Amino acid sequence: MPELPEVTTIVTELIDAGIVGGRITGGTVLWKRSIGDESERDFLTRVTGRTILETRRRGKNVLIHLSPRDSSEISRCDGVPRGVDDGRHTGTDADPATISVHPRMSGRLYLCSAATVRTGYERVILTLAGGRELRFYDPRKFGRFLVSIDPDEHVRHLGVEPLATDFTPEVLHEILRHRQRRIKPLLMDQHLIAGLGNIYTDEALWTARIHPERRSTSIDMEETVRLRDAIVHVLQQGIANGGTSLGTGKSNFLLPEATGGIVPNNQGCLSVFQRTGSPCPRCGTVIMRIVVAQRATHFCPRCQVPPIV
DNA sequence: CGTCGAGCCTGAAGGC
DNA sequence: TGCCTTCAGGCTCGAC
Repeated sequence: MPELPEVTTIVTELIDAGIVGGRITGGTVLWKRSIGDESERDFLTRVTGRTILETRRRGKNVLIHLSPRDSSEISRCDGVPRGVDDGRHTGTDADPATISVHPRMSGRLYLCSAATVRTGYERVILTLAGGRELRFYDPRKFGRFLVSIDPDEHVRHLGVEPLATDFTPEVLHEILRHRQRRIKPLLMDQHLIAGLGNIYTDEALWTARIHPERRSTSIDMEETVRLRDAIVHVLQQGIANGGTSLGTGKSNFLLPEATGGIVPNNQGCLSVFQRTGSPCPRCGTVIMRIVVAQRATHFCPRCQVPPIV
């Protein structure tokens, strides 16, 4: 399931495949819910005729920044506002636009020739000039492929970027000391820290030797430093390995072979996640699985001492 | 404020 | 072998 390292992998693939500079000439929406509340017609109108300027990651989102509409198209439409859609300003042809893609459980993006055979799991396809297509592949249909005029509209609520230089122990300490929550759901709260999901949260807590049910206020400065370092370490390792792929199915962050791309290889580096019953790599104690905030949670009962309730 | 449960989906895994 | 049930998982919303 895509978390920060997997989304970084998606962005790297798109850039390597030459997405920047691509001009969108049209598209197809194969699963309506993937584009949210917007109609297919409005959605395609808003992206067509624009050029991809930049692709980057923010939290677990892929952001694709688009140019204003081509000058030839602007002269045709005269830069007139397209009006207000359900009370929302939809922008003009002269405005830039941004596509934000949230992969949720199983979403991925890939760039390919229009001739590449489809898998049946594509939900949105944008056609690019020169016979290429940008495809949103999402077997579980949970992901979202949204367009907005405001480049921050879909990422404004996100908290600190854990790999940015401003994610210091002091910043993490401030996040922890002001709430009375269990540490695991707090770390996964995208409003506070952007990009951690179930896998990397379990791995970071194990690395820092902190039990997932500890109250955030009980974590002292020494542990906070360990936790910050652990978060950065597991994310960087995940990125270096091209992300994590689990299982053999359609939701394992693997693309069909024909699409090429980076093969994720971080699964061999996991210490506790989905290793219930296996020995802890540090002390040999059997890894346990519990449910915390409705999430499967894996930890070492010896390295990660439970809180005294 | 924090927690919990439902809903969105479908492939995989387990039961029989 | 094959049918049927259950489960996982990010995020949002509503209830308490």
